[in-house]
Amino acid sequence: MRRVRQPSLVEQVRTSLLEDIRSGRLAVGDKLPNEYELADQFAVSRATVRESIQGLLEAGHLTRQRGNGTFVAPAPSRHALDTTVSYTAMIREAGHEPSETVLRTLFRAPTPTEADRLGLTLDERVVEVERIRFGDGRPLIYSRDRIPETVLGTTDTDLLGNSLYVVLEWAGHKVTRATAHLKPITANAKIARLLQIRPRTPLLHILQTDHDADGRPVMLSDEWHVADAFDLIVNRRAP
Amino acid sequence: MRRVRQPSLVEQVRTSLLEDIRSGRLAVGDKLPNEYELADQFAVSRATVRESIQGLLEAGHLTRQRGNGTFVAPAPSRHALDTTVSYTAMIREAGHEPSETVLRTLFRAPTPTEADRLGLTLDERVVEVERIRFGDGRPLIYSRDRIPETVLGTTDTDLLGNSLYVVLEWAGHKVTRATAHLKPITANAKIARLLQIRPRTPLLHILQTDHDADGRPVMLSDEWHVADAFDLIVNRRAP
DNA sequence: GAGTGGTCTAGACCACCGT
DNA sequence: CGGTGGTCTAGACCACTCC
Repeated sequence: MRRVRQPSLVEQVRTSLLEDIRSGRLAVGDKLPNEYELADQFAVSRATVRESIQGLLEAGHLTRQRGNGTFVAPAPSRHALDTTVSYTAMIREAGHEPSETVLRTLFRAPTPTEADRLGLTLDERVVEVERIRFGDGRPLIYSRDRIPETVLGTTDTDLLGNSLYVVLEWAGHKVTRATAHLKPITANAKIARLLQIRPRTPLLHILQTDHDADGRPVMLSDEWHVADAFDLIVNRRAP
Repeated sequence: MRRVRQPSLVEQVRTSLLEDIRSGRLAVGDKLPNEYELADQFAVSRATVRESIQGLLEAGHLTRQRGNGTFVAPAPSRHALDTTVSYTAMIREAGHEPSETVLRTLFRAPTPTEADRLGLTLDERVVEVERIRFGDGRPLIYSRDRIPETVLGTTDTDLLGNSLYVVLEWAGHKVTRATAHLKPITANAKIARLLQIRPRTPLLHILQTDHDADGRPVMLSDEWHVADAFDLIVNRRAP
């Protein structure tokens, strides 16, 4: 006797609560109805309500106090390093118009380091894409991304004009997890020229490995970020 | 007919699975028994097994493929910026012996910026703690932490020799969430002297706000990190 | 089609919080 | 104490993936 529906009940309840928060019907600090009441209101089981709330807790929208209630928390930072993989979204969020230029794409054998990090043998090949991302026309990020040819499943370099995350998803290797190593450096002559900044300007270097749902490493990225363009934010949570 | 027990069934199952992974009884890529079998083996309901697995998925230890199975994933980085709040643990993980020195503690009125970020009025007071953290005796992090006096609930500065997170937990404001703003900079004369490095050395500046379980901001930290001492890692996950 | 994880229910009892 | 979230069960059916 169930109707056809796209989003799950859990998702519907979550969306509804989130709308109440965003719209201000539920203000920061407000106490939510208890779980039994919410279950009644949404005409679902308490387990469904709990799962909906679980997601909002993880995202930081709500807080629970055992024996007391569930409360609306101050909104956490969206577009943070830990939860977003798209720099385009981050640049836009910072109020700039994102754009990008592909400097170069080439197929080549991996270096030993790359082979190790990507789990390849030295006779396999990788695609390397060199790009610069801009905000309002100003260079913000210079990056070199490497994807194993076997992961990509094509040698059509035209594809690479798209977001590499979209390309990887097409190829059946949607990125779900990444590990980034952060290091502050100063610009050398080459990077300074590419990013149109003075040499010795502080930059953030990010070396990142992206993994698909199977845990397989599918992309390796070196990125150089201009410091003052937008905030890099990390949401941290206690273990 | 339930026995007395400390950890929940969910926790017991999770720990057991984690041990199998860490010990190698379950190797990377191995497929786990399906959820019904696991429920049988542990003599719990499938819902309990699913909740156990959920935690291991979030931590990155396992992967699920709908219609296929649950698999052991390569271990994620522990002691990363997003999941750890303790620099002491990070320094030790990097193979160095952590230590620290408190340079100064003082009570004072907050600046307007601090009052805003900490949700205070200008006539309340904050404790400021200035510290240097070392690895193997080498200065690695210089930090200035500010905690509202009302949060601390004491003016006993002797306490502040302990980890501030422990102090905050004692005070009933255990830190569960934090937002960090990362920015690469170069050392000015003062910071260079404190960290015993050359001026203009690249540093990572972190401006962080810590929140307790209620979402209340309980500490504000400015930190200057020496770049080459240990890797700052961020685990990123798709939204 | 067989096997897997994904969703959902209805109900029970426990453990903690504030009054 | 009453109210809240925390844990757990047993069972049902759905949706996807692989062979």
